[in-house]
Amino acid sequence: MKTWTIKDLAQILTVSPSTVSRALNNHPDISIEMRSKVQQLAEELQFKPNSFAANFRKKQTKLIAIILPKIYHSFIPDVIEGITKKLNTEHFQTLILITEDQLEKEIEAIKQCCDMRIDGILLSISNQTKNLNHLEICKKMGISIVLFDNILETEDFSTVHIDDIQAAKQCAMYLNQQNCDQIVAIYGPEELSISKNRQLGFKANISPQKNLIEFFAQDAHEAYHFSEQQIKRNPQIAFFGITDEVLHGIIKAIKENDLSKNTLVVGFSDGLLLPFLHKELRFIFHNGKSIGSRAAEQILKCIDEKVPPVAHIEIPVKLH
Amino acid sequence: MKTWTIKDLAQILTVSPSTVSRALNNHPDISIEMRSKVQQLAEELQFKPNSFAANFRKKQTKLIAIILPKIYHSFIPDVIEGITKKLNTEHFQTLILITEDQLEKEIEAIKQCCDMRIDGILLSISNQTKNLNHLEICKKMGISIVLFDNILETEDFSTVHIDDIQAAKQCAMYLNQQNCDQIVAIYGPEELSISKNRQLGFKANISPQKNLIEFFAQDAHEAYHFSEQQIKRNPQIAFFGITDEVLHGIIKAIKENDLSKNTLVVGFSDGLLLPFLHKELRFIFHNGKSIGSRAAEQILKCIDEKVPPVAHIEIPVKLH
DNA sequence: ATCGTTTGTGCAATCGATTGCGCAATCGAT
DNA sequence: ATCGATTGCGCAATCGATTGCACAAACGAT
Repeated sequence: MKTWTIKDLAQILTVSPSTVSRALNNHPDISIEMRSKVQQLAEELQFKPNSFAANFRKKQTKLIAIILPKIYHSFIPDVIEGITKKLNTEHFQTLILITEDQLEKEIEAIKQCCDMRIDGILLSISNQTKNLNHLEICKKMGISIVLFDNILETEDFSTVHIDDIQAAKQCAMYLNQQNCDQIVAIYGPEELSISKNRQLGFKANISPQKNLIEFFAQDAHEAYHFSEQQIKRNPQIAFFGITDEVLHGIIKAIKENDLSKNTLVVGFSDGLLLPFLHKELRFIFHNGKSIGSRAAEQILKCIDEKVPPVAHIEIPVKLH
Repeated sequence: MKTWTIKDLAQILTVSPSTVSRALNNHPDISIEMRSKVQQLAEELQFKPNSFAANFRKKQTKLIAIILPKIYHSFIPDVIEGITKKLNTEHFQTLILITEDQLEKEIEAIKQCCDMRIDGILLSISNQTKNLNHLEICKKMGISIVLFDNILETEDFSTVHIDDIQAAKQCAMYLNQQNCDQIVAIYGPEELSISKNRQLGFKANISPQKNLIEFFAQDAHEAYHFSEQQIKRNPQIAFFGITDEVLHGIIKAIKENDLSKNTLVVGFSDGLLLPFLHKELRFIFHNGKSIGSRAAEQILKCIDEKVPPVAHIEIPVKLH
C-alpha cells in the first residue's frame, strides 16, 4: 500500500535524505557503518527508489521507443528481441508504438515520444512516409533517432538495414547457376523500398538468357494465384519471392501443383517455417535479431554523444 | 536543442508558471485572452509539456508493462496489438519485457516495473513459474497485475485466457463425427498449462470407440517425426495438434507422405498460414487480439479502482 | 462610501531523488 | 597549543508541472 521514500528512511534513521541517497549509492563520503545501516533498513522495508524521480532530475527517461508499421511482418518479433536484449543490458526499457502504416499515426507517435522526453527512437517508417520532415521536432528536442528496416535515405539520421540489392544479387547468381530457363520473380507492393531494391538487385544480375517474368503481389493470395497460373503454363519454372509472405503463396501453389517437389525457389525468409515445408528453398536469412541489435547499439551511441553521429549500417546477409 | 518549460513561457509573458499551466489546460480561472495568448506562444515555440513531470506529481506513469516469455510464439504479436490499441486510447504506453521462459528474468522484470512505478502489469508467466509469490511486492506497491494466456489459477489476480478445455472438447466432438478410427494427439511440453488443459478437454470428450495415441512434443521437429512414423503405420490416421508449432510438424509430415491430401487435422492455430497450406485443417482460432484487448480492459479497471477487482475472463473460441 | 462578491493571478509547496556546497568534528603535524 | 587537512554528514536547490490558498482589483449592491 505504502511505498517508502528516501525521506521515510531518513526519518526512521534520523539522518538527512541526502545521507540516505548517498548511502544507497555507496558514496565514499558516507561511513561504512552508516551505509550498511541504511542499506539494511532499505532491504527490510523492501524500499525501491523511484527510478523516474531520479531520471527526472537527470533529465533522462531511460526509455527508447520502437515505432513500426505492424508487428507481425514476419521478422519483426526478432527485431524487437534484438533491440530489447541489447538495451536492457544498458538499463533502458523499450516502448512499442504501432503506426499501422499510416503517416498520421507515425506523426502522432513521434509527438507522444517528444511529450514523454524519450531518450531515443528506433523508427521503421510507414509505407505512406515519403519524407522525414516530421522528425525535425525530435532534433530540436535532442531526441536521437535511428531508422531501421524500412528506411528513407537521409544524411540526417543513422540507418540500419540489410543490403537489399546485394542480397537480391546473390539470389540471381544462384539461379544463374541452376538448370532452369524460366523464372518468375514476385515482389511485394510496388512502393516499398524493399520491393524496389530487391527488384533492382535481382534484375541487374539475372542472366539475360533466362526468361524473367515479374509480378507485384499485394499479399500471399495474389502471389499464390499468380504462381499457380505460371506453374500451369510451365511446370519447369523457378521462383524468386522477396518476403516470407510472398513465398508462402508460391510454396502453396507448388505444393498443390507440383508433385515432383523439385521446383527451385529462392527469396528472403526468416527461415522459421518455409524451408521446413519446401526443401528446395534457398533463402536470404533476414536476420531481425542482428538488425535490432545493431540499431540498438547505434541509438546508444547517439544518446551518449552530444552531436549524434550519423552512420549507415548495412547488415551483411547470405544465402542459405 | 533547448526544450522549453512552463517557466520559460511564464518569463516571456511575464506571468507566473501557474498561470501558464492553467492556461494550457483551459482552466476556467484564467481569462480567455490570457489563455489564447499563452496557447499561441506555446504553439509558436512548439512547446511540449513534459508529461513525466506532470505524471510524477500525480504519482502515476501512464505506463503498462507487458511481460511475456517470448515474442514469436505465433499469436503474441496479435496480443500486443490488441493491448496497445486499447491502452493508447486511454493514453497509456506499453513497455515490453521478455523473460525467455526463465523465472529469474521474470522476477527481474517485475522488480524493474516496481522501480519504475509502472501503473500496471500484464503478465504471461514463464514455464518455470510454479507460484506467484514474486508478485507480492507489486501488491504492496499498489501495482495492478492481470495474468493472460499462460496463467496460474489464483484468487489474487485477474486472469484472461481462452477456455482450453472447452476448446479442446470442440476439437474432440468434431473428430467424433468424422469417419476415422485412429487419432494421434500431439501436445506441447508436458508442464505447460495449455498442454494439460487441452489434453484434459480432448481426452474427456473423444469417443471411446476411437483409438487414441498421445505424444508430447518439445518442438515442431519432434511433432514431425512422430507424425511421420504414425502415417507410415497407418495412412488413414487423423491428427490433433495443440499449437501452430505442433501443427507445422504434423502438416509437413502429411505433405510429404500423404498424396491424397485428405488427412483430417484439427487443433489450435492463429489461422495465418497453416489453413492456407492444408485444406483439411479445422482449427480453434486462437485470437490474440481479443485476449490482449480484454486483458487491457481489465488492467484499466484495476488501475481505476482502489481495491483491484479480480475477474477471471475466459475468451470464447470456436472451431473454424 | 462601505461592504460582499466575483474574477484573474501569483505564491509556494509538492512529487522523490540527487548534488554542490558548507560546516562541524576529528586527527595529525609542527 | 595552533593550524590545516580530512572525514562524515546536512542544508537547500533542482528537475517541470500542478494546485490549494491567498490576495488584489473590479464591480455591484445597499
